[in-house]
Amino acid sequence: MDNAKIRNMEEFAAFSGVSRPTVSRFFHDPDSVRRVTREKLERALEKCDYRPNIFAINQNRKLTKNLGIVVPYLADPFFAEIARRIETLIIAAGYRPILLSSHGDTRLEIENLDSLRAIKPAGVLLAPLGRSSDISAIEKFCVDVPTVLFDSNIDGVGEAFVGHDNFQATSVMIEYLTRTGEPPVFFEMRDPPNPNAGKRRKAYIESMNKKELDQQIIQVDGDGWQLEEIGYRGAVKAIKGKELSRSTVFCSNDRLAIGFLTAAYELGLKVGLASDCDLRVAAHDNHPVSHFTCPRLTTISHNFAAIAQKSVDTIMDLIESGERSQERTTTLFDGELIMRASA
Amino acid sequence: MDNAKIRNMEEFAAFSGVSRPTVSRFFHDPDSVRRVTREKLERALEKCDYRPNIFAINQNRKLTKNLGIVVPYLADPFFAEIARRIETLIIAAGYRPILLSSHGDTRLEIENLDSLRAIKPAGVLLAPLGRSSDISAIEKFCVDVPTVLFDSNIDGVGEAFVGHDNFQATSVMIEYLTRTGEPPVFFEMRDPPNPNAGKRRKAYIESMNKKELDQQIIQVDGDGWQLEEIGYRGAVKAIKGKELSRSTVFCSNDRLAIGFLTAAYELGLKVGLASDCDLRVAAHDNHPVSHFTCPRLTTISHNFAAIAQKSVDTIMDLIESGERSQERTTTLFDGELIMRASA
DNA sequence: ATATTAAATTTACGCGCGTAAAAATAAATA
DNA sequence: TATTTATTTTTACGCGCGTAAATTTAATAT
Repeated sequence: MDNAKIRNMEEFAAFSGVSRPTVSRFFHDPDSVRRVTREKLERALEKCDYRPNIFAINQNRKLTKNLGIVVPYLADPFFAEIARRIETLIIAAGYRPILLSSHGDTRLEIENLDSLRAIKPAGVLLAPLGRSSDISAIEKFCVDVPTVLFDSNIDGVGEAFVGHDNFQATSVMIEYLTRTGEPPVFFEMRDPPNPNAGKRRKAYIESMNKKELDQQIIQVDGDGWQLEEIGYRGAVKAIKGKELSRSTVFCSNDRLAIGFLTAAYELGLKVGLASDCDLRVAAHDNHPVSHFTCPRLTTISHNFAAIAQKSVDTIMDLIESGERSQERTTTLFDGELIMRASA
Repeated sequence: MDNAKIRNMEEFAAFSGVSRPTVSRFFHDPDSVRRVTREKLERALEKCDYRPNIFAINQNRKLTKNLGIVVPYLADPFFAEIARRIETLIIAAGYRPILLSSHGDTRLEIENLDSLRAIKPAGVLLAPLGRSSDISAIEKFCVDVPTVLFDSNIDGVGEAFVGHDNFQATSVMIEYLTRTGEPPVFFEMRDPPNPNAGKRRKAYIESMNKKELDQQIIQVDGDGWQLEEIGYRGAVKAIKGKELSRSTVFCSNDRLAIGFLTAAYELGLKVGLASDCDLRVAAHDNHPVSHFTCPRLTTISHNFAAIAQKSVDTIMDLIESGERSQERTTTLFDGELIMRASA
């Protein structure tokens, strides 16, 4: 019954027969009032569905219940997926997620942080653009707001980093590929916009060195986040130019691989591990689409669930302890080899 | 130079040598103060980067500069793409976009609206879940907040609807398919979570009737938003069970088609319009991925740019006129046939 | 029953800004 | 220069809530 129109906490207090300061405490934490009081307020709530004004609350609190999430590019299903998981966990923890995308733009990333700063978030989960980030601006932000980095690390920035172990992932994949066929050529962008790319190249080199295998790295040109298109063009060039010294290709990420597969298909090359195939293709990320490529893409999955959970746990600990962490921690989760038809 | 630490508008007023009410007007609309005053304030701003407190502003204004965007499922690149465009336009218009995803969940959709209501948005752009939406709750919301629906229409709800013309799109595609080969079988979910599906089936039936062609509709089972997987399973069943009465398949959306292509590939069917192909496959949406399937998918593109622009224009008109529209308008944009290798 | 502890009430102030009204000042016009 | 008009300043109040201190009331322990 919405009989009484309650306009503010004062009126709601009167309506429920409880003093306003107590009502205030109740909304802050229902367990901070006696049971009978709580029940009285809950009964009143059912009758008039009053909700305290968010702006007034946040104006007077040093600590809001806002929790920022910033990802480099939301239109990439990989980030959409991780963001979705993080959002869900944040809501479950009783906080309000504010999801922002930097759309691959350095300036927008900083603007996002600025606009987050303006709403006094309790904390922020940031997946930075990586190499193209304005690091000093991010550093400044992290001084003001407890921030946990995920997916892409920037040394020394933020309270903690949670991510994927690119070295382990690379090593597992190379191990698998060399065991089951020719060692891989590495296929990547010369100037990648996405983070982690650098680590993956380094990991490829190290892993191949350790196994004393000949390396080949093909670097394709291209700007921006149209990774499939860039992968496609690079693959066409590499295949037509017979640049591939081996019949196994390890792409720096699934999206490049998707373009690679399209190129192979159109050029009449058969990709897969069967004996009649011309090429094997594998990659990084377990991008949602990689499950349905033709052939399905062998890849290394991030541990999405663990990364999301640990990121949220870490920022929650920071928030609820009220302290900044003494030491910056780095948590890496192992990737999992997803064997499919492409390699 | 961040020499002076300005804590509020009072201090900034003193610092800049302008009275506080004038400063307030300046931040509301820089053109509402005299030029010399504006310049004085701009110079002061460069010296101390003060920004008014958002919460205090919004508490005292009836109309915030917040603009909500709600989409049914952000992890679907289709919605990510349209959301990205809308966000950009909103920022350009000087508003603050608040992007929320309903994650395919009826309850979450309403919670999103509730949490938007709490921040007194100037308006909301809503792409509803569609059939599974809690329509009466959405209706109530639209009474309080100027709302423009996009992508998926709910009759009579909101101030306006902006979307894609599924009938035109269907008709163009069927025209093309019948001209270049066998008329299409329609492939869809029996119980689709995504909006527009119903319209597309109806449009298929009407278009085929008009051309006096035999219809066949294959409805696959499945729940949730894993459309590729559902499409894959349905395709395997349909192909193995020889259910297809024709060699041309028109999928209700690209994601189903992606699964269909995977099934065809794995079952050794060649898809495409070349003479040695077994099957043609086409679909709706021009999903970002459809550009890179094997073969590339022939589809009908939404006019993303126009839909985004018109949606934002419409809500801006509503906001800036301060009035609710007298009549609910519906704007449909034609789809564009994207001919690729699959059909 | 009394003392102790816990919780609620009363009272009062502050947060940072919007905004209205009256007075003062500056700019534009005659 | 006097007058009109456009801006700004002064003053003051309100928004809805957080929160602190002192006091009263209720619950628990002795």
